[in-house]
This record gives sequence, C-alpha cells and structure tokens, in this order.
Amino acid sequence: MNTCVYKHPKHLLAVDCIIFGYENNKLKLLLAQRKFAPELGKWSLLGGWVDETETAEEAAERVLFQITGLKDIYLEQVQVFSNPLRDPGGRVVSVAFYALIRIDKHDKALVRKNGAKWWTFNKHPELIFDHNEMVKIAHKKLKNKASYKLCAQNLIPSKFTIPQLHALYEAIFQCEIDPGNFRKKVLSLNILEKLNDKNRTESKKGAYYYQLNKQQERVIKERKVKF
Amino acid sequence: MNTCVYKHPKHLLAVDCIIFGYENNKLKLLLAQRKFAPELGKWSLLGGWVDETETAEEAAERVLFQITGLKDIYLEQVQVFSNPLRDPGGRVVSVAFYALIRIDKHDKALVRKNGAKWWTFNKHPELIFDHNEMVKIAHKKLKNKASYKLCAQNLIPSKFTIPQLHALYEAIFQCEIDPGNFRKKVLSLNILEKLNDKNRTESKKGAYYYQLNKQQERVIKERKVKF
DNA sequence: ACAAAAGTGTTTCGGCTACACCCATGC
DNA sequence: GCATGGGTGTAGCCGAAACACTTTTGT
Repeated sequence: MNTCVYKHPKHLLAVDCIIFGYENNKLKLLLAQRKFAPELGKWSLLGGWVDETETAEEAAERVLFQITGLKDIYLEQVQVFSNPLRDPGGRVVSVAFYALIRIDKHDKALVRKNGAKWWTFNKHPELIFDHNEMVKIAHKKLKNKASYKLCAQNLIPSKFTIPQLHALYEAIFQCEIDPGNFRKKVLSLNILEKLNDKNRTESKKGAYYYQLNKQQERVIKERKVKF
Repeated sequence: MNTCVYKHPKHLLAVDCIIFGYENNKLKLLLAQRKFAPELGKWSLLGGWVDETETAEEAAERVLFQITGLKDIYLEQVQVFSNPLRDPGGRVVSVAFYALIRIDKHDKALVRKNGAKWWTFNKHPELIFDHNEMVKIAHKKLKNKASYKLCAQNLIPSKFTIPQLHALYEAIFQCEIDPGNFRKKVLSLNILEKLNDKNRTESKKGAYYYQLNKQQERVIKERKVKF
C-alpha cells in the first residue's frame, strides 16, 4: 500500500465516537475535555486519527479500546462531516460513529485517567465544533435501530427482567412507554427465553429474568414495502 | 485553511455516486467505463476527488454537474468505505452518495461524451472494487427513503398521473403494488393537488394529472416510537 | 360490444393503544 | 390489609391487504 498511482490532494481523516451507555435508568454519553488546541478544555466527543492501514471502523475500535478497555464494541457509522471550516485547527474530515457500551463492564479507572466522563444524555454540556449535531443525528439513528433490533445486549447485562428492558427503552426514546404493551410486544418476538430465577431487588413481587435466545440476531420488525 | 495545527497521516478522499434515474417504467443506474488504471475499461460508479476546500457533498455535486449538466440534484450520503485494500491503485477512502436524476431533464450528449451509460437497475453489469456493495446499500436506503417521502419530483416531471407514480414506486421497490391501495394511500397524504387536464397517451380513459402541493416537504409517514 | 386502464368501494385481518384488572409480596 | 410494582386481559381503533366492482373511452 505504499505505492499509489493517484496524485491528488490528501486530507486529514478523523473518527468521532458518540458513545452511549445506560446506568440508573438513564441514557448516558461519554465525553472528554480536549487536551490540545483549539478549544482546549472544552467538552467534546472522543475521537482519533485514521491511520493509513486501517478502516475508519478499526480506528473507532482503537479509540474505544484506549478509552474503555473494551473490544468488540457495537458500532454504527453515522455519517461523514466534511465542512472545510468545521475544525478551526485545520481541514479535518471526520467519520462519526455511535457506539453502545456496557457501563457495568468497562474500565472506569481508564476512563477517568483519560479525562473522560459519563454524562446523562439529556443534560450533557455544549460540545465543540459540529459535535452537537453529530450527537443529535446519532441519537436519531439509535432510536431507529432500537425500534427494529433489540440492542439490549449492548447496553445491559445479558440477564435482565422485562421491566429493566422497558426502562432501557424509555431511556433510549426519552419518553414513556406503556409497560403492558411493551411486555406483550417484546415477548411476541420470540427472541427471549424465560429463566427460573427472579430479580427481587427492585420490587416486592420480583420479576423473572430473561435472556436472548439463539435467534437473537433476528430483526424485530421487517420494514415492509408500504408503498 | 492553509495552516494546520495537526500532524498526522493524510488520505486520498473520493466520492462515488450511485446515480438513479427512471425511464420507460424502469429504475436506471448511470455507470461509466474507467478511463484509467487500474481496472481500465471496466464499469464503475461515477466518482471524483474531494478538494481541500469543499465538502464531500460539494464534490459529489461537482461530479454530477460535470456528467449530467444538472445542478441542485437530490443527494443522500450512503456511507464511507475505507478498507485500505478496496482500491488496488492505492489507499483511497470513498464517501458514497446516491443521487436522483430527472432523466428527461439531463444533458444526454454530455453523458455520452463522458463515456457514461444508463443501465436498467436490475440488469447492470458487475462493477469494480466495492461498487456493487455501494449500489446495494444505496438501493436499500432509497427504498427506505421512498417509503417515508414522496421522492417523485426528483425522478419524474412535476406533473404526473397516479398510475405513473404507481409505476415509479413499483420500479423503485422492484415489486408489484396494488394500484387501488396505492392510490388511496398516496391521496390520503394530502400532498397532491388534482389538475384539470388528463394524460390520454397511456390509456383510453385517460388519467388526471396531479402535482405536489405547498406542503410537499411533509414526511409521508412519521416513524413512530413503537418500542 | 368489448377490451383495457382508471378509479371506487368493501371486507377482513392484525397490530397498536389505552385501559382495567389480577397477582405476589413486604411492610 | 394495603401499597407497590409485576403481569394479564380486553375492547376499540386504524391502517394495510385483497379483491370485487364501476367508469370511461377507443376500436
């Protein structure tokens, strides 16, 4: 890959990660304070440079590993941001990704060491450059994804109760969802396996645990050709 | 923008356009034969390089103008393709866009001069590199878009009959759609205005022309929070 | 008259919504 | 026994799908 037949202007290529987590019934966002100019000290998404020998996805995985100590993180490409003026420090094209993180599994000390901090999603601070827009679009994509796929395994432990799943979905969509209808809908998908033990920490009656069954990759709802 | 505070590897950045058109009741794709190595002579998407002072969107618009003579073309970003080995000629990161073109309005001579050719969508030749994958994903995105927004104005003349619109949607979705249900659905959106004249070229009875009314930008169907 | 496409009406079905209601348990 | 959250049942509504039917007009 060191030889190249094309002669054209080259660009700095970065990745920026919108890192979602879930804790205490709230959707969270992992942000960092810039350690270099411009905008030193301001809050921003976590990002990094794309090397010559890796894909943008691999660069994002590398960034996420450095920050959280986790591998095999769920990643989705959001879109490219390429306004020449988006970064006052120079012409940087950025590929935005959103990531889903199991907060209970990641390396909290490492996060702290990196100067990063988890923010409640709807209370996060203003971000630098076009990062606010990135977050907005990523959240929209996450909601869309979650309405078709159960992305539980990427945000909460593999054993969970229906009320816990319900709370997760309310956090993702930032709105109330009828608990009874939610339960019926999610059970009708036949992707959950009921376990014999109950979680008794959150109510007197206790709620049965479930886990994803084999066909967990099944799409929740095929987009039909309506038109 | 000539000064830059960052010191990191730089990348060649390209755009590739999946150009959709519609003619003779068929979805079409505009393709070109490569005029340079590698893969000289093979069919490929139309693409170009991103300059230092423009966005990827602007680069795509530039490419589309050079090929079709049209400005203000409907464009949607598909995604970034950044496999270091995707192009044997060197490490090129590509941003894919799909475009919707009014075939009746574009400059056919210019297209021919550029060595480009319209192919029926489901009969197009094998493409170079990862362009087949780009087309597949773009088509999926187009179908998704068309199920929420009436993208008629970007593919057919502004005056059209319901049967013509129906045929367009059958071409986009590559499947049959019940004509009666389609008519009722599209009229129920209240975005079409009935005109007084009929098109008599396609049937004995003739079909009334319609055009988009003021609120043409209205989304066909809000994605509800189902979950 | 009839073929062919435009356009309308009707019935069925399934899923979503909004509730009311029962269940199990700790206090 | 009662408050609390877990879990179930049900009636109504709406939109999609399937398909029968009417309308218009050229030949």
